[in-house]
Amino acid sequence: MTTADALERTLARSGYRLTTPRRALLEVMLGLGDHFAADDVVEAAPGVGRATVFRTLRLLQDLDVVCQVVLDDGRAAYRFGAADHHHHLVCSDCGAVSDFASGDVEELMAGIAQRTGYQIEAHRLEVYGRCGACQAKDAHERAPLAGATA
Amino acid sequence: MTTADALERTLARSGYRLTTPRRALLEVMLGLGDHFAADDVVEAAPGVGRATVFRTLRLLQDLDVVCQVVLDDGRAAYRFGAADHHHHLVCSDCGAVSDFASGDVEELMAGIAQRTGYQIEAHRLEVYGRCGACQAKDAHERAPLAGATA
DNA sequence: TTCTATGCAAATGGTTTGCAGTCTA
DNA sequence: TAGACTGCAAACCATTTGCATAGAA
Repeated sequence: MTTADALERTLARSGYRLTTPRRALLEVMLGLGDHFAADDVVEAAPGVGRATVFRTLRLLQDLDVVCQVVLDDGRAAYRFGAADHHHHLVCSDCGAVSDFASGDVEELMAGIAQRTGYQIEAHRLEVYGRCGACQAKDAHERAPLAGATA
Repeated sequence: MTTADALERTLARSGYRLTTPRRALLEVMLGLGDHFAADDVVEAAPGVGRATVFRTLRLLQDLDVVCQVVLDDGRAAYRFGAADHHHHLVCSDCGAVSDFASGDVEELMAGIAQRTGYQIEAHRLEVYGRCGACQAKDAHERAPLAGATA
């Protein structure tokens, strides 16, 4: 969880300040759920200019406060938390984004490096599927016993 | 390797035709190396309209003739061959793109599904690094014995 | 003749840049 | 005061769409 204080320290560490618009954007982003598009932030922060939103998003990315998620339709979104390299699970139904641990992925990378001779520097991994909740919901909708109200 | 004949059959199978512009685009793409941006194709095929290039690229993607690669700077490129699901290795130095087998990746996905409860439908995996050739080249450049001509 | 396919140009969506003004150490 | 930061609007880039025309079954 990122608080204004924590963000202020992070920014200060790199010589930046937590200004009023930046503070406002933090609030807005925290209120937007587990992931948000740049445009969501623009709309939810009427007092802040579009350019400032993009500049802030980029800054926070550089500082590893937020990270980018590529959604299944190719659009970009952001979410908090990027300090350690992790990967994303995107629910194709409800859109929820969650992380998963990367131990196995690191192993996989090592294996690829060994087999291909590449010196691996980075990777992108996004996994799309249906979360447990949405599967359960579908099961209910299909079950004629439950009250089908849609 | 994709030939005009093979492409014609693939198109026909889905009710499309290998028209003159499409044939020209195939030629151009084959000449562009292991990957190419949409714009590369537009420039290399002066007689064909931009829209046709994008429409053709999309069509070929749908038919699994080409697939998209997300480069490390986030730009999209295309490359031939997408019939079986595979993954890309992009050299961050020379830009070469190659594939690698996906057996381990499938295992990884199965593991993730099991641990997270997600029903996995798709994933994106791009790996960035330095290919063997570029590593060798660097080694030479750094070695004072070799004729340093740059 | 009918339907697919094309080229052009305009529209679009998302992001970046230029610039003059504002704020703060 | 100098430098960081901002808002606005214009610029940009890649991609898509509208539309009238050309081409093939």
